[in-house]
Amino acid sequence: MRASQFHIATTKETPTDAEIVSHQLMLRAGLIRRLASGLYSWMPLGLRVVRKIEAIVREEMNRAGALELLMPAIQPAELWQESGRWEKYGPELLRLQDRHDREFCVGPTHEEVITDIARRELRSYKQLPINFYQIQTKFRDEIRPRFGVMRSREFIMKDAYSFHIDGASLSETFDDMHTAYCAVFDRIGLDYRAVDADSGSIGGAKSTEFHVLANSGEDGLATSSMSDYAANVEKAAVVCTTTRGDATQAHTVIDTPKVHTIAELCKATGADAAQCAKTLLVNGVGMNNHEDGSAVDGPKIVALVLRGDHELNDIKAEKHPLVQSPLTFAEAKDIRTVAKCDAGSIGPIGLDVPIIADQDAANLSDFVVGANENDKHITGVNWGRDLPEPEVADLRNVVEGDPSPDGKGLLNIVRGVEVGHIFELGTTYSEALKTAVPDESGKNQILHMGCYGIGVTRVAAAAIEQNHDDKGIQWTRAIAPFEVVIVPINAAKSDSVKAASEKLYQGLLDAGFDVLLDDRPLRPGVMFADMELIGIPHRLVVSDKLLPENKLEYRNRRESDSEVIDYADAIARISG
RNA sequence: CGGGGUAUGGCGCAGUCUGGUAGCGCAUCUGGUUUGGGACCAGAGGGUCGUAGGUUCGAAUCCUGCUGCCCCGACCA
Repeated sequence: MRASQFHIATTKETPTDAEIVSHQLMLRAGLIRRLASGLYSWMPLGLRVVRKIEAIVREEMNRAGALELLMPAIQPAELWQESGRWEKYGPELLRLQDRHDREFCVGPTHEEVITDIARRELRSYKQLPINFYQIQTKFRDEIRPRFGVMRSREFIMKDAYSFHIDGASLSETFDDMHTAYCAVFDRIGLDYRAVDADSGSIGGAKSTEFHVLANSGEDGLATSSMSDYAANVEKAAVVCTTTRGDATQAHTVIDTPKVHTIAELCKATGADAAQCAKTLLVNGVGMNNHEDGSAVDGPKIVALVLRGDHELNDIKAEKHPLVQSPLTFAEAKDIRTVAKCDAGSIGPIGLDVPIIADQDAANLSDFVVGANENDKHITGVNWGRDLPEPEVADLRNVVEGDPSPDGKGLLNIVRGVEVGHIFELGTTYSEALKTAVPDESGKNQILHMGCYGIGVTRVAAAAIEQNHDDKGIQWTRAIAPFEVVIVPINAAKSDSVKAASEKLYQGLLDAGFDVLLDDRPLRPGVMFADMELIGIPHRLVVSDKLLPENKLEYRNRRESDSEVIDYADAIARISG
């Protein structure tokens, strides 16, 4: 490709609304343009990257035996009603009507459609296992789209769905997909981790997430220092190592004016955060939703007690039978009703609601709590003496230094961007959509199902997040929009530079390289800056300085120095 | 959904408090000089100041409604 015939649209200035480096660089390099909140156009340069990622994904899926198909982006409501997700999925599902007022949605995922295909197409166990996939645009009406294409509403996803006669066959394909995903991310050249994950709203049993490690990542990952254990912090179980000490202090009410936070409480009392308990009031199951006008017979509130230095884990809390899912905090008026005070002074003593304590909070003795009276706290509190023994559960996020759940080593916490997720769904959807085939004995068996996703467009952003410097993007060769760029110096004045550049360009094309010839009539500095911003891995500079000796200059995007090479060695140099 | 911020040429911003001819940098176009790290000189084009209404002789500026966008948020208990 000749740069003069391409659309190169770089900017020197960073757009103010771009928060993270990948978003900034994608805009500055002209890879994407914003259309509306969470909606981005892929410009020619950016689309080249997307297509290369797609090609790698496609090759590895095909290699793993999956079959590509393409399903409609728009899906009829009936299927979603059949699976029960029309109600369950919530406002993230973009719903619309056609001219006959029939209800549809824009697919955020395709379990319903593929299961419908499976129940129509699959007639015998002999056709199993089978794994279908597509690479397609999805739409999820995110509450808060951000970070450009990292969390956009419309995005490209590779989604695969496998069908099996039993769970053992599903597990085999699940493992095959795990291997295929590793192959994809290895080929792209990403530093990633496969971690145990919560299967979330999609349902099912086992699931593994693939995360690209990056500080800007929205997920916390817990990894063991001694083993290959790795899990999303949402999922990582807390191994409780604390034991309760004896009560030595008296129950004492103290004045704590203007103290509302644990930090303020520590400052006011000199207590350590680990010696304080915080009491969170959340809405319980049966909390009226007020919208249908039905009578409210008192708020169904649940109190969760955690140690002051620990964070509540929403996912773990939601799993408790008394807690409403999704987790929501009690409203101010309900807090007043239940605790007779405002948030900031709540404590577990005397609350007439179910009290669930995190393991470590339940092991506290002589601890500090809110007094359920504004501007007062209580010190020297002990379970069993000052208040009943609580129900105990694992409610908190693991923290750095917690023991690894597999018993080997301690946990480190790192941040990651989720780029892939594979699930053993089991029979959730095939039961709902009555998908079964006869087995060897002729008896109908509900199919077992797996699903496997890769966020293609997010991979592009994550790759930049992990590969950049102060000059711009540093693509790995596998997904670079161009593998090599030729920069002629002063071609307008020098016929020999021009001729040598053209010859080199043709030679690289013939050798099968994805090559860009920067034939724009620009000063060298501009071309260098543009090509570094765009992130092309290899650069060949043709100039009158070196041409008489049949030499040119080579520079790798990741190196700070150039080297002079023989003109004839150019192709060999960038092949390595 | 709640809170905060913001909206002025393609991009980044000033001007708003204190109402009086809409400005700067980058980018673009023309001509010339330049040509190994985002050049210089001269000239040019481009803005219903988000939108609807109000106050006023006069509104980017003051008032009201609406909308878009960005950030923060269920951790404060």
